[in-house]
Amino acid sequence: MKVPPRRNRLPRAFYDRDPATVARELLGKALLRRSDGQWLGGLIVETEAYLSSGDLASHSARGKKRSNAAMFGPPGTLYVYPIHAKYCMNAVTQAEGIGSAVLIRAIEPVWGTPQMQANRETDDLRRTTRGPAMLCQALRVDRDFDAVDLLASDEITIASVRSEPPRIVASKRIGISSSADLMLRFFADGNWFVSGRVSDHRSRPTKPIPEKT
DNA sequence: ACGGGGATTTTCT
DNA sequence: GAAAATCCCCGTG
Repeated sequence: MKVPPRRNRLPRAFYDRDPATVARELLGKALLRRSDGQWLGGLIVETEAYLSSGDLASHSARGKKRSNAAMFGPPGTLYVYPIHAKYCMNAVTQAEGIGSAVLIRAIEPVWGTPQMQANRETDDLRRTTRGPAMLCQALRVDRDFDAVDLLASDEITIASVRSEPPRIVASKRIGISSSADLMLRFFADGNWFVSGRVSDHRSRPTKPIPEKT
């Protein structure tokens, strides 16, 4: 699969909608990172929405702080936060001043896979981008990427690509204790690179056949 | 200044 | 399954 051209970048309006809708529609899109002159990335297979109100699990729930300020930025902003000495990345949704975002939890590796594995120091393809902190490590995304504009950056963006539309399953979000029953996690059913419990899937995750290049 | 907890991952049993 | 690793952030004193 070819790296999508710059014109395929998702427009601002894509992100300027409610986070649950954006989370669903991000599935199957290409997350791209330009690192040391090489494209890294793959297709988004798992996301979670975090709402601006009525969602105690959202980092925005207790107001705007220095650490979460990017989450209140314009739609299409990247919000990167640290957790347990690693990082997770979100795409900010809705208008500037509204604290909502979509956590990108997993991608199916497509571009620069050997380099992503090297970044993760693993030979196990399934443990390269399966989980939000693994993903950031594979793509070398850290706090420097907080508040970066996904529409303007030359180092990271999200683009549309010709691919099979995934069958989408919704579930409860992973690893939170407040507002835990909201069905705001979305993933490509049966995809090998989705994190969490296999029993959430409707069809058994199957190992993909590596694409010829 | 101090300390508890976190949208996680790894490694052990 | 469970616990440790590990660091940043924020509320409290």
